[in-house]
Amino acid sequence: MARIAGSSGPRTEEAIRRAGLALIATHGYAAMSLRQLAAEVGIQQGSLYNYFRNKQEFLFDLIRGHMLDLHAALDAALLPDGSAEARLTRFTEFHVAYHVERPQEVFICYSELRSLEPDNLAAVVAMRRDYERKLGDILDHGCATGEFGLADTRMATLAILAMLSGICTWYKPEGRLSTTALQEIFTGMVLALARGGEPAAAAVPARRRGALRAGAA
Amino acid sequence: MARIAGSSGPRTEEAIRRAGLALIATHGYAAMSLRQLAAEVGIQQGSLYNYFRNKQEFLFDLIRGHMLDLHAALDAALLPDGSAEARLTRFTEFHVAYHVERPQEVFICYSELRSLEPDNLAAVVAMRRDYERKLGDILDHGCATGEFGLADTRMATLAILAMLSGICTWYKPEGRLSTTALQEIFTGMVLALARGGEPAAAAVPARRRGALRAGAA
DNA sequence: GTCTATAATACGATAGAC
DNA sequence: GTCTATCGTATTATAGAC
Repeated sequence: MARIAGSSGPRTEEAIRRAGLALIATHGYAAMSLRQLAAEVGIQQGSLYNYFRNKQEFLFDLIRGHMLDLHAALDAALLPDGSAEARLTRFTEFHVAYHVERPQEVFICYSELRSLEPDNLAAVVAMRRDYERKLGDILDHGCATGEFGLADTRMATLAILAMLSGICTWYKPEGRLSTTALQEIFTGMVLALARGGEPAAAAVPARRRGALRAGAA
Repeated sequence: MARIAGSSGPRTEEAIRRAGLALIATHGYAAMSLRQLAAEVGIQQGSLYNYFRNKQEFLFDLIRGHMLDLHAALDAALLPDGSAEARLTRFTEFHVAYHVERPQEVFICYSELRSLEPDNLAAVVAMRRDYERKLGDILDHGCATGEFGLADTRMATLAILAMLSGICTWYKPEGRLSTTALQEIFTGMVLALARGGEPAAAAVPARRRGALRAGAA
């Protein structure tokens, strides 16, 4: 918000990045004006164009940069082999810690895909697919060895990622639970989910669709 | 997109609602212009103001209306008593079916809370809390009876809701799985998660935080 | 690299005729 | 209830001085 006049370069770039992350995470890309962003950094709106060619490029750089970080960090953290349970545990611990450390970046990577122009979107979606694949491989492996009992590994992949990514929507550093506690709790839930159990079918009388709306069908 | 000139009232209202849902779900509230909305309906932009006082009121009506529907439908679907497993099964089946039937509404209720002005947001958040409470009660009950083995029912509530709500981000009617199949798969995963299992701790050597970033700490 | 100034356009919202 | 027309403002992006 404050600024020593006439200054900087890399410092300004980092300040823009941080302010942009916060503004987009809070209000959304479309709702963030460049005047607002510039004011947050402490420069004039036109000066932003020394750091990107247009607003869309700024968003894409943020998202793409974060996806690259995420992939590199995941690859460094994952166990190359071992039991499926051990690999899934490591995946979950990584995911929780990463979401806790960088909730804004993670959130934007989900919520602002809609704001990317087609070419940019395609690039990000491809990276996202790779990421899902890494979890899917662990689940497939566990089902093959009998460690896991999943009815549908693709659905389990999406379910686990949604569950873990949800963290960045409610996590606050000052909250009740430490990162380690969150890792234990979520690892427990993810492993239980993956291990499965007796099929739940017929645990309750079949009534799969009726009474869905209050009044209508 | 087309329109018989000079016409309607309730028909226009419903058309605006439907077009607004689709536009907001696709592009987001801030990115949707009223000119765009009017064009989709086939009227002029100024005519929209016969149906709401301003853009914010339109969003709030959409979200609030849907939350009321959701609550009424859930109350009609839930089992008032029975085993925790049966109640959780019913909750999950309901949630899946509802997300499959009305993915746009559900999605907006999550993604556009940020676009609500403070008073409107407070009203919606209160309704959301009630909803979470209903799942939380089932989980608490199951833990008390020993049916479930959850380390933290609040985290489990958020995890299960995130997992189920994720459906509306990828579901397509023409997809591989029927609603019934999705209900069975997700019921199985949610029940397995709730039942828990032996604590997962120490399933893998402790390494909860190291090597999170690719290069840095 | 930052500033001021501004172009060109789009926005939400209103007024008044029909 | 819908239209046309427009007000006042905000937007992204550019040009040129320092």
